[in-house]
Amino acid sequence: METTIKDIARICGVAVSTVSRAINNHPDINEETKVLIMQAVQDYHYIPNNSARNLKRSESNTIAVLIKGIGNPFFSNIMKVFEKEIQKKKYSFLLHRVEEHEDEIEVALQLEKEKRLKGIVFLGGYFLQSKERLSKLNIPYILSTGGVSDGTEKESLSYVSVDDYKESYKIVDYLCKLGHKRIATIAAPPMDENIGKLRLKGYRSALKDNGIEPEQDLICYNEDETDQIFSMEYGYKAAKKLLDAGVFFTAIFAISDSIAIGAAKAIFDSGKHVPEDYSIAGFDGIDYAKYYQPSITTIQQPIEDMATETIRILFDLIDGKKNTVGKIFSGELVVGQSTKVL
Amino acid sequence: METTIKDIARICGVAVSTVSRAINNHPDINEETKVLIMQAVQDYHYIPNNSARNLKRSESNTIAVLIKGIGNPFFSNIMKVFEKEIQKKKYSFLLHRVEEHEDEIEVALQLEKEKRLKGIVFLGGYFLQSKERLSKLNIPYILSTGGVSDGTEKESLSYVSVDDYKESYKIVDYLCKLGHKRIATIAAPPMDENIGKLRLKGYRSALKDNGIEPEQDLICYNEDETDQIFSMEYGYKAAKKLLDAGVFFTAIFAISDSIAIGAAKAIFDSGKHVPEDYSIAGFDGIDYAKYYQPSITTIQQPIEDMATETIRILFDLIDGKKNTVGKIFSGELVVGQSTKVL
DNA sequence: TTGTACGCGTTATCAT
DNA sequence: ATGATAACGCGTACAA
Repeated sequence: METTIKDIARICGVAVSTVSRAINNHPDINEETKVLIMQAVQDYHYIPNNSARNLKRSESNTIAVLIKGIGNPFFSNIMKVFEKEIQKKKYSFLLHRVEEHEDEIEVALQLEKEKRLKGIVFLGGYFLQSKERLSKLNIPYILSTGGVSDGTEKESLSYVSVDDYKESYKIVDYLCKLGHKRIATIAAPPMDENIGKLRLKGYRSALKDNGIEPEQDLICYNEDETDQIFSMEYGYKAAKKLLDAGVFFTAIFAISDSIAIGAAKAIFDSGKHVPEDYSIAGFDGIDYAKYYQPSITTIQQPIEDMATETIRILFDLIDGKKNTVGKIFSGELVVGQSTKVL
Repeated sequence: METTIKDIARICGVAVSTVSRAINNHPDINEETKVLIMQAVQDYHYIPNNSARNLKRSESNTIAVLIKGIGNPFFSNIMKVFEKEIQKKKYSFLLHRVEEHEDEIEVALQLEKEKRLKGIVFLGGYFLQSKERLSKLNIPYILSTGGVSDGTEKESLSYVSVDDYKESYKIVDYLCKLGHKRIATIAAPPMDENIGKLRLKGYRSALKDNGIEPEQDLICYNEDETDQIFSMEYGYKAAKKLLDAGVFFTAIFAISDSIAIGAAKAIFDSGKHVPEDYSIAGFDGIDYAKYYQPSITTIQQPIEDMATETIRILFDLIDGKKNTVGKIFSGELVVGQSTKVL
């Protein structure tokens, strides 16, 4: 069987409590017995059972980050910052991915009990009518870069995000100012109620404010359900469809950089060029957009600042310094090589 | 406090064991009392404490995947397959990321105890002289896509991988056959003992077999330790250095696609073109390479097959059907637009 | 079908 | 400084 604390105690001829003191760096223990015990721990490969610890402990100083859609490159840099900031506070950091079909709040409730969490960060989930359910959580939590919808209920909720509506307005407006009049968009499927919807709304408003009436023909999405949204494949197929449809347009606003890259490739594959034949703009500011050829004009989210602020707010909540806070960051319009004056 | 099984028992006027039977779908329980109990579970938001469960349970039917360097796009598709295959077996799937400075074997030992794991998949770690330490694990494990070094000790180890040496030989040989004689490589820093080393070795051999003597000037790496290897930034800086050095070359073999993309961008930024001025080849076959403009010639690893096989072998081990098995897959040379005949 | 009681491995409290 | 023991929440063998 597994080596337990009892085994070590027996081996060393001491009580379990003494062993416990040794491995947990308690002050009141003889240095010699401690050395003796630690030696046995080494020799017999003793590893404390975390379940038993968590069961006994009332708290644990760990923060969990729940993430839906891991592998999204937009998230990977954020996590590095989380890790760093959480370590700074001498807390430990637990990353937990939520499967597509799972309910993140249920998962959070589970983890809260199991791990005696101090706080939770929800990364990139979809939170609609879930405020009530969130309130079942007994520990502080914050929604990070999730796209809080502009409904009524963002009071009493902590979040860090950009204003997806405003930022997408900003970049589409930029396209208009470049002289584009026929601007297509690659959007999320109509059922999307999250950032996809907000970004589409920004697109519409920007067009209208520039005297252009949005056209259904130019609002494009991929209906193949097997393709993940926010993927290059999604963008490729949607753009292909758009090109094949024969509608006239001179620019595309893709609601994410990955989609934009996929769309750009579709254009190149059709023998056309970016930005000579079509301008392309994206959203998010991931590295791949910067390194693409041509680099993609996009809205760069200040992810480092957002991540830092996420943790700051969460710890304020934990320390009881504040009530819920929502913070909206400004994105930066980064002009790349994928857009040109018409 | 938290609602526990005792609370539910008291509320329903039954014993804890009855509640336990209800929530665990045991056969011998009255349907009515079960309904009653489940109702109380709902009403009082009872959630079983997983730590207590794991402590009590002797086994749990979960497989853990340990991954070092999450956010590597090469891994994200693999995990989808893992998830699917593991679910097929009615097991649950635990993803655990290992921090850069952590020791994955230590983490594995921890998890084995805490979660009563049935098996472990190590994804993309570095396993050198660690065979001995791995043997401390009491449950089956397998190394997936990790680059098993060609040393002596791969017996008694299960792994799934491509032959990094052979595949990199293959693609460099292809460059030679295209007529390139001055082929640079962007490699891992010299201390790397894993796939970086193997791929560099393949590069050297291919050159020699084509009558070209490898030159130190053409073996390039980025010494900036803050940059993550296998990143675009790493490739960009290394290529920049190469270009600035003024050495003559006509092709670059980058040891990963991300590095290749970074290198390509450096070339474009210097006013040159790919493949007109320089051919570029990568390794791995990630989506971003396919969608890049020009698409990157690369070695495509059959990640779906590899992932499926990883799980298959692991379950064979768990079921005691087999001893350790190592399986080497063939990569496919995918010719993209980034290479041309000289 | 249901209840009682023990034990899982650990930490903390209280004696010693 | 160290030992004995209760408790954490749960599952289960055994008894009823």
